[in-house]
Amino acid sequence: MANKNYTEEQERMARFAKAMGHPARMAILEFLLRQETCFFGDIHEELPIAKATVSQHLKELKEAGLIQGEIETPKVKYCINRENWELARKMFSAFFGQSVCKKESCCG
Amino acid sequence: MANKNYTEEQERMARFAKAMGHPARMAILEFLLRQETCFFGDIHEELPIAKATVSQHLKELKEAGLIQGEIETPKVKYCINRENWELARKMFSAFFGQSVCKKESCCG
DNA sequence: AATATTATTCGTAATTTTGCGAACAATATT
DNA sequence: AATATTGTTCGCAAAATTACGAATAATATT
Repeated sequence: MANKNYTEEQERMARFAKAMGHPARMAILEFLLRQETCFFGDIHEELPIAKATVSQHLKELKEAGLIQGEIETPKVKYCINRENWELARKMFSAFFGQSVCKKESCCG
Repeated sequence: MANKNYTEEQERMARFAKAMGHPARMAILEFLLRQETCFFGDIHEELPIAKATVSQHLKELKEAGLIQGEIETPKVKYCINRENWELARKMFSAFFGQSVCKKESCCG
């Protein structure tokens, strides 16, 4: 058991990944990427869950930095947070860009 | 509230993302990618948590399909599951490859 | 002023996650 | 046979997640 902590990178990427770690939130992100509309009501309509729950998932995505919301009375409009989206894109891209080592000492 | 369920894709990707949604598990994956060694003990040595907890995280990564383990008595060797790794790579790549819509109706 | 629309917050319940130490299993070594 | 080494599993506790309906807030409309 090392004394060592996790790196900033690991913490950050885990934060993004965790936010993506629920099908409802993946569905929301995909919806916002397609971006036909982005009002709360439209998002809710797409999902098989109660509006209170949708609101909760939106909050988590927002807190993770992947989306943002703004009020357009009486509606609320949600969108991808472009800056953090780009950051996440880069991190995941770099992560999966690593080639898996092929030493014979590895399984398979 | 739609009657509609989540897609297979959404479920699958959320499963991968969830597995990556903890810094300890990100650290494990990075360690296995670097692949200096891949015995349980070496992994445990890198992390600031008890071995029981490491074992638990490894189990989750295994159940999500991202890694695999095999016994090399008296040690246990863990590795990236190449097949699913490739699948995950493709899914995340496709997901982040989508360009974010730029309609003026979107925020920002 | 009363009502309707839209979405968030509150209160609650059930489940899952995270983490640990202790106990256990399985094989090697003495 | 006793001991050491290596990891997993068990039992438990604390915290976080997921989900819902009801209550609330904030503005528009009648």
